[in-house]
Amino acid sequence: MSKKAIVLQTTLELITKQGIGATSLSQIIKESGVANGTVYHHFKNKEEIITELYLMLTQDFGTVVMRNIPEDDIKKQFTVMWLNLFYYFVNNPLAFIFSEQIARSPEIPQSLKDKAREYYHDIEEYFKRGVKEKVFKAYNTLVMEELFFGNVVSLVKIHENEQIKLQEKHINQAIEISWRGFLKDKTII
Amino acid sequence: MSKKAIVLQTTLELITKQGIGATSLSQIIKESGVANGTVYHHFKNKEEIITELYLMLTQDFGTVVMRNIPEDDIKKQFTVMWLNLFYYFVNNPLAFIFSEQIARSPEIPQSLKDKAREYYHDIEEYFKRGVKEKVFKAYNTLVMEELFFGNVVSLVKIHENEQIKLQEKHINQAIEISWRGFLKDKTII
Amino acid sequence: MSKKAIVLQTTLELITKQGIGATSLSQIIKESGVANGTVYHHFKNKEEIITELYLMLTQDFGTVVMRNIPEDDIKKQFTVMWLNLFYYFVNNPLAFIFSEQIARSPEIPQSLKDKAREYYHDIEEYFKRGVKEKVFKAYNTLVMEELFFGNVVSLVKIHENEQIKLQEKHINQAIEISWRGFLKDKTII
Amino acid sequence: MSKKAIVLQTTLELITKQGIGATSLSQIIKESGVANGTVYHHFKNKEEIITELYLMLTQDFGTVVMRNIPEDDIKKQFTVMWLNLFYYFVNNPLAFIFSEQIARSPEIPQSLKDKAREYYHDIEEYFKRGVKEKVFKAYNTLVMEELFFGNVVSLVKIHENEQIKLQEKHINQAIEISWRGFLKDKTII
DNA sequence: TATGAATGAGCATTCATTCAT
DNA sequence: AATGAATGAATGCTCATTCAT
Repeated sequence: MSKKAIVLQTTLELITKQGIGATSLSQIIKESGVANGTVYHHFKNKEEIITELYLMLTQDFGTVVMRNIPEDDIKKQFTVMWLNLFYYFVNNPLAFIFSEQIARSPEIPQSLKDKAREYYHDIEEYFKRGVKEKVFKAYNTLVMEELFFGNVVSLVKIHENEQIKLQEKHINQAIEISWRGFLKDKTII
Repeated sequence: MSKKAIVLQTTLELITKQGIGATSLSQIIKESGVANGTVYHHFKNKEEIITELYLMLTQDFGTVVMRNIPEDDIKKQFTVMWLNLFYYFVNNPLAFIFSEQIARSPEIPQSLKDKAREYYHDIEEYFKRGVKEKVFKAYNTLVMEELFFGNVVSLVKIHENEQIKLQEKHINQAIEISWRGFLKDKTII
Repeated sequence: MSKKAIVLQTTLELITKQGIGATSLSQIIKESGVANGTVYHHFKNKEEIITELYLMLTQDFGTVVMRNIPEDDIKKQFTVMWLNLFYYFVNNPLAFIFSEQIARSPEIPQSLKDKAREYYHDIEEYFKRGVKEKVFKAYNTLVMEELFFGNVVSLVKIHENEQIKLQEKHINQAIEISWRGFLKDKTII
Repeated sequence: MSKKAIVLQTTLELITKQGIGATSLSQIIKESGVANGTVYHHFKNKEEIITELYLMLTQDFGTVVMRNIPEDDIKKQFTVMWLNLFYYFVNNPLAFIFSEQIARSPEIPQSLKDKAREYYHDIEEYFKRGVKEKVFKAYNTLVMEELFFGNVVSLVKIHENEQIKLQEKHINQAIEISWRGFLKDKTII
C-alpha cells in the first residue's frame, strides 16, 4: 500500500470515529506512521486530503443509488432505490458522515457540495415521473426528494445508534411508510 | 446584561453561524468584549458554556412540542406537533444544530444526550395511542418516531439551505406526506 | 476560627502536601472555602500569606532548640539540642519544608532568610564553647554548625521517606555519629 | 549545536539559576531563541525536557562517585568518595538541585527517583565493608549512608550560599568530622 | 469584615504548514 | 518519493490581583 493510500485510509478511520472537525493532521500523521513531510508531498493541505477522500467515496454514489433499478415497476424501483441508499450509507459510514455534515462543514468547499447534489438528480427524475404517471400526488419535487432522503437517513441513524437491533421487518416498515406518504389519494396500495 | 449572559449570547451566535467545533474560546472572548478570565470566572470550561447553553435552549423543548395540542382530533394533534417542532427548530437554530450534532459530538456529554431523548417520550406516547386506536398501522414505535422527526428535520434543512423559498404550501405538503405514511390501510384520509 | 486563620491553616496544609511553588492562591481559595476578596482583605498578596505562616511557625524555633538544655553536661546538652531540633521538624513538617527550601525559594524574602539564621546563634555559641573547653576540635564554627544541622536533617529525611521504620536506636546511632565527629582527639567518649 | 541541544542547555542554565518550579517554557523559548513548536518537536512535554536533562546529568553519577577509589586504604577511599561527591555537586549545580528537590518534586517522576537511589548502592557497600572490617561501628547502614551524604550536602550548601569563602582546610575539616563520626571506639584515628 | 465580579498577563500545548535534505 | 527539523499563530486554561459593593 502506498504511503498516500495509508494516509487516506488512516484519515478515513479517524474521521469515521471522531468526525471531520475533531480530526487533526498531527493525529493523522501519528496514527499513520507516515512522516510529516510525506503527507505534504502528496497533498497540498489538510483540505485536499478530505476532498480527495470525499471524491473517492462519492464517485460511485450516483451509480450506486440507481443500481439494479428494475425497468417498469415504479413501486419496486422505489424499494430498490431506498435500499441502495440505505445499505450504501450503512456500508460507508464516512459517506454518511459526509452527507450529514456536508451542509455545515466549512472544511468542505462549496464546489464539492454542489457536486454532491447532482447525485440526487436521478431521484428527482424518479419523483417527477411518478407524479406525471399519477402514482404520486403532485407535491413539490424537492420536498419529496428531501423527505425520501431523510427517511433513509432516519433508519441509518437507528442502525447507527443501536437503540434497537434493526431487523429486516423494521426496514420494510420504514420503506412502506416512506412509500405511502407520497401516494396519490385512493391509490390502491 | 450580565457578563455571563453576554458570553452565552455571543457563544450562541457564533455556534449558530459556524457550528460547535469551529467556535473557539478566543473568538468568544474577542467577540463578546469580555476578558479572558471573566469567562473562566463564570464557567469552569468551554464545555460548560456549551452545556449551559444547551440546557437553556432545550429546557422548554419538551413543553414546546406538546404546546396547544388539541384534545381529541388525532390528525390535528399530528399537525400541531409537527408544526411545533418545525417552528421550534426554525426559531432556535442552535437547538437544531445541537439536535443534529448531538449523536456524534464528543463535545456534548452523554448525560445531556440521554436527557434529550426524554423529550421524545410524548411523541412516542402519541404514536402508541395512534396504533392502539387503529389510526396508524402497527409499525415499530421507534421507527415511526424517528421518521416523524426526520421529516420535520428534512423540511428545516430545506428552509435552512434556502434551495427553494419555503412556502406554507410546502410545509403542508410535507405534513401530509408525513401523516399519510403512518396511516392504516384504507383509512379515509 | 476566623477566616484569616482558615486561610493560614489551609495554606499550611497545601504547602506541606505540595511544596510552596506548587501551591496557588486559587487553590487556597477553593480549598478554604473563603472568598477571593476575603483573602486579599487579610493579606496584601500571596507572599504575605507565606511570610506570615513562616513567622508563625518559626517564632518559637529559637526557643525550641534550646528548650530543656541541662546546665553543665556538654554531652547531654548536645543530645537534647539534637533531639529538640529533630522532633521539632518531625512535628512541624512545614517548618522543615521551609528550612529546606528557604535558600532557593524566591517566594521567601531575604529579610526572612536572615531572620532564620539568627536562630542558629545559640548553636553557634554552643560549638564555640565546646571548642574553648577543648571538648571539640577547633573546627570552623560554621562548618560544625552546618554539619550538625545536616545530620538532623538527614535523619528527618529518613523518617519522612520511610525507607526504614525509624526506631529509637537509629536516632541514638545518629546522635552518636554526630557527636563523635566533633570530638577532640583521644577524648574519652 | 542542534536546536534540541540548545533547548537543553538553556533549560539547564535557567533551572540552575531559578529552580525547576520557577522555570517556564516561555522563558526557555525566549531565552533559547528557538521557536515554540520546535521545542515540542523534540520533546513531548515540559516534563520530558527536565527528565532528559536529569538523565544526562546523572547517567555518570554512579561512576563519578567511585572514580579513582584506591584499592586498599579504607580511609583514603572515604576521602576520595567524599571529594568525588562534593566536586560533582559543585560542578553540576543542577544535579545538586535535582538531588535536593528529588524527594518532594512532583515534577520528577517516581521512576527517576528510584533510579537515583541505585547510585547509592556502592556507598552502601562501602559502609557494610567498613563495619565488617571493624573500622566502623555497627551502625545501621542506611543511617550511615544518609549522614555521609548529608555531610557532603552541608558543605556544598556553605559553598553555594557563600556564607564563608570555602577553603581547602574547611573541606578537610568536614571530611575529618564525617570520618570520625563513623569510627569504632578506640580506633586509632 | 466579607464578598465575588472582573481583569489581562502568562502558561503549556496543539495546529497546519514550510523547507532543506 | 520520502523525511523530519523548524516555525509561529492559536487554543484552552490558570494565575495573582483590583475593585465596587
